[in-house]
Amino acid sequence: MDKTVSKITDSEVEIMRVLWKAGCELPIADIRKSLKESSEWEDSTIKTLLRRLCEKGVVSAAKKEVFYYKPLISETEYNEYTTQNLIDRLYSGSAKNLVASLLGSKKLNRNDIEELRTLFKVGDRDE
Amino acid sequence: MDKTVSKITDSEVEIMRVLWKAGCELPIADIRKSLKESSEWEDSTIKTLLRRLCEKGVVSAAKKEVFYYKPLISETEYNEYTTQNLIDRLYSGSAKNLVASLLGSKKLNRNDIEELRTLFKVGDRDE
DNA sequence: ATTTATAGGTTACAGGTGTAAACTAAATAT
DNA sequence: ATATTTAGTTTACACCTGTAACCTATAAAT
Repeated sequence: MDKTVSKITDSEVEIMRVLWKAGCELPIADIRKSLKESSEWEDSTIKTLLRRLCEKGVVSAAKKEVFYYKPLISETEYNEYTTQNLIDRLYSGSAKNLVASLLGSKKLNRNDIEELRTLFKVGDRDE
Repeated sequence: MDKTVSKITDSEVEIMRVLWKAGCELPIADIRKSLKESSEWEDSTIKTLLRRLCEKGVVSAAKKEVFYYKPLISETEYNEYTTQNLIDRLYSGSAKNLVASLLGSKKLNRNDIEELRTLFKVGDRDE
């Protein structure tokens, strides 16, 4: 996964979410239907976004009767890559700094901390 | 602090960093000098970026002999806002989810976890 | 006094982004 | 067979971003 990922724009991510949620390749009709509920985009807009995603190499289009679109990166990969990018830019590359900042700004409440403590134990074990 | 903050671009953040580091308002000459070490920007580029930051309302310019530029948001505010934005977009608004993901992707090593455990205790106490 | 450097203002321009219309071809409905 | 819908392709266009030139006025240097 290369830097292309960080260049997926907000609008394009909307399309990716549809594909990620589906978990399988989709024809454009299904993508349109899925988006109808959450957006007001014209068909041509959706097509433009799909085209750009293909150009960026993060979606593939396979011609059957019609094209079927499939994400080439997973949502998790995208999230992790984007997060690392933030960590590099704002927290000197240290995930620990980020977590410390979350604590400092009270973004984690007592409950969160309890649950994370448990996770920390697991993490400790299998490293 | 409004959404303007999330629209500070990469180049603009470079300028903000100079102002944040200085901790006081600076005339353009000092900004230029500070940037000379880390960038190849022409003077006019720096001026354009300062102008855009002023237009976005995140930097003020006060005319004395020459203009003095001052950030209207702090680096911490910026970092926290940007981080919250990421959390909202990628982690359903849950900072805990983000931390859990960092653990899952091994971005935190045993040492980090030890240090965070200590912080967690402090956080617990003063909440 | 004249050259040189700098500040401030205006303008530029290519590439990216959000959003979409227009056109063509094929499929479906009547 | 004709009208309507949809898929795919091409083109558009305004705004944003990165980067900078140009112009004018003033200040500093010689």
